[in-house]
Amino acid sequence: MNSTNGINDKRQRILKAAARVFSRKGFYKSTVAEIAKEAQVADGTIYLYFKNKDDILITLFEDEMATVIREMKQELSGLDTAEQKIRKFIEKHLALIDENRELAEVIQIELRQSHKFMKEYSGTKFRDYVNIISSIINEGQKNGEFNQDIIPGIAKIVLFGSLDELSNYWVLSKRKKYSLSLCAQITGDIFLSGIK
Amino acid sequence: MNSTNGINDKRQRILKAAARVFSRKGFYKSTVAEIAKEAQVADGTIYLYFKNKDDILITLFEDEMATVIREMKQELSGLDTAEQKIRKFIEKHLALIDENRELAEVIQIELRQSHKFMKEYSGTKFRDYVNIISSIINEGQKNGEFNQDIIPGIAKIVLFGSLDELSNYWVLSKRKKYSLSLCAQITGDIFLSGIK
Amino acid sequence: MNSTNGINDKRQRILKAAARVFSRKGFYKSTVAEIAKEAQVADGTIYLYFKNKDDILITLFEDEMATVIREMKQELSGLDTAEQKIRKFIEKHLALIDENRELAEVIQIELRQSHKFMKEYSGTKFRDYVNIISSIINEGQKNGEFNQDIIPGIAKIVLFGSLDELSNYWVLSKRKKYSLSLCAQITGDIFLSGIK
Amino acid sequence: MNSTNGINDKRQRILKAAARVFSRKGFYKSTVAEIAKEAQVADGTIYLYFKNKDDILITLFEDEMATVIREMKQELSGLDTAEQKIRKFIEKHLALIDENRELAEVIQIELRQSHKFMKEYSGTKFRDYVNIISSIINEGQKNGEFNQDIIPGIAKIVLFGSLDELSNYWVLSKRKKYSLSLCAQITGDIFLSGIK
DNA sequence: CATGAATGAGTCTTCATTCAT
DNA sequence: CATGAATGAAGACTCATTCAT
Repeated sequence: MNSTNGINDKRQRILKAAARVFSRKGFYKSTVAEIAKEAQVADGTIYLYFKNKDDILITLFEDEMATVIREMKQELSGLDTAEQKIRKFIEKHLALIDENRELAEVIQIELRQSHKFMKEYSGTKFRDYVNIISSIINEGQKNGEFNQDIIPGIAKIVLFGSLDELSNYWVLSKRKKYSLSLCAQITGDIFLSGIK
Repeated sequence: MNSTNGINDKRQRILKAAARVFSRKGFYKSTVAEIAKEAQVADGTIYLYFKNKDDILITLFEDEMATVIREMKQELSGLDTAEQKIRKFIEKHLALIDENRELAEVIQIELRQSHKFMKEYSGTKFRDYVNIISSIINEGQKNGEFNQDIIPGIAKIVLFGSLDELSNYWVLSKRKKYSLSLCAQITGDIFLSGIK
Repeated sequence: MNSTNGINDKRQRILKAAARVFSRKGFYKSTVAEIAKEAQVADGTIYLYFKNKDDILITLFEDEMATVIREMKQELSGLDTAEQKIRKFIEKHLALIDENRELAEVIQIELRQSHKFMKEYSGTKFRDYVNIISSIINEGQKNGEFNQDIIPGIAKIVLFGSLDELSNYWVLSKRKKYSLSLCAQITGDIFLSGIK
Repeated sequence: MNSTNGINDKRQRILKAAARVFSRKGFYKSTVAEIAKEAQVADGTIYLYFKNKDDILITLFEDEMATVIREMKQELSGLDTAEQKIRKFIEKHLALIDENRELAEVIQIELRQSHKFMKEYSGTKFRDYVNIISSIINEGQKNGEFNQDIIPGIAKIVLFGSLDELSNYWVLSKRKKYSLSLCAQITGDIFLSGIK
């Protein structure tokens, strides 16, 4: 009827609705009934597409990470130096957060609730994403751009942590004192001077 | 009988128990009954010391932050240069995480569950802590140690983010590939080269 | 299967069960679980039909009053004199109490427990019922049947109080010394001689 | 110290406090702790004077009824005719309600909550009080003042019900349209014309 | 007599999940 | 595929009562 892309119509509607609801009330305080209502779907319908409530959150995360990783790799593919790639990574990460507030909020905050996630979820997708950083650093060390003493496995945590905290700041602060591009600039400056 | 320090005996026992239980099962999956049992106290007794379940988490956080801020300031007070202070801050932060795993886990993970916390809690204590970093940077800019172009308000987020992510890594990874002192060293190297 | 009138089946079953349970143990000592069990319904089901425990009591009262008012007005409609109407009101009121003991007990006793009811509940339905009396008296004063000095607003309280106390007596006494029809007769005699 | 009548000081303070609290929040919603606080007494102290929470309500009622019965009998003793006595009973009953609002509220409303009271409590004191009415009627029938056909056992319920409902009206209505003395007058007129 | 900290049984209510239609 | 009424397990919280001091 009013569906053009057929099969995944409902599934997508549920995911979008879940992102909105989770971002509004948090994972634990959100109810499946509320997500169903927001998606204009019956409560039971959700269980035709997702195993359980946790599964919605996991899917939300994995779908998003897949998109982000794909887009990020594409952005980086055209660049020559490792420095350019690091700068682009920083810019793009923060831009993605900005473009999709609701989802970002969910990932920044709610995702960390589920013990499954932080303690049990192996998080391949997440690791893949963060490993983009270490592979750039590796590349930079091989071609002499970056200091050989830096351990990529640690440096990736250092940079990702900075970006994540900036994202948090961006998502949670009501009045943002600094623009995202300024944040990107300075973070790039600090990190790159630091590892060169 | 079995009480030596009197008044705050029960309150402390409940807090310790809560830290253990929260760290084991997460905030939402922990029950008040379980905390009570772990503290060897009746369920109702908890409500003599805390307003509700949320209040236990908040108190856990605030108590710990107060201690951490106090200790941190003392550690820093004897040092001369801003660089030394930054290095000490990094070392001490990671060391504190290491010394008190359970509490760290709670603060790293569970605290972020409560929407109250991340979205509504004004978090003076937390801000105070992070602001220690920006005041060191300020100091370093005044005496010429650090680059004047760096904006302390952003740099503090950058460094805190790195430390926080390292802490997360430290708390969550089962097999830690890098020692804490190595992490501290490299983080200090990167950040300080970055802002000098 | 075992449902013949469909939609309101459960709702009615819950109300009937509540009347039984309340009449047995009183409102405060009755538990929602017990009502559910008596209605052969899951605990949670009750909350699909009623906002909370108080709401069950309120509904019980309002539903009953609506029925009573309807029946009473119908009974009175065919009568000519105000005196006949007063006598019929008295008879019918006591008869209704007698016909539905459980509900009467709830309304006589349990209803008065909820402060909401006696102090805050505006009680339109209840007022409507009692006002039937004053309008009959008014009518009787207009056509010269009753004494003009009687204030209908007070007289209605006087008569309703008598009937209510008789109902109480009827509901609570184990051994009833006087028949309902005798009570109705004498009450009518006293009240009518009194206002003529 | 600040006690002049010794022994019953605390007991009285608790009873007064209970009357205030019950009248404010109702019996079931009042807590023993709140009564203790209002009486400026420790929670446990209450159990030195009363068996349990129910016992406070019962005592409140019985103490008050004893006083009321004593006062009522004294008022009536000087009067000659049964008619005068009925009128005095009506006036005094309503006046007592008016003089002690809080207690009246408790007795009018809260007392009826406890199933013990309405269904199990034998209520000697209460019966004694209501029987004052029937004995006056008896007396009036013997000396020819009242109609022999009236059954005192029913008439007492009729009059007491009227008075009780008027009391209720008086206690619960915010804006009282009719003065107590007018109510007393009309009630007396109706009842007395009715039984003469 | 008085205290008030401690107890723990008891209850309402929520909500993820199922399943008959 | 879709529905949404029904389920019932689970948990936060209250409060009358006790008892060591």
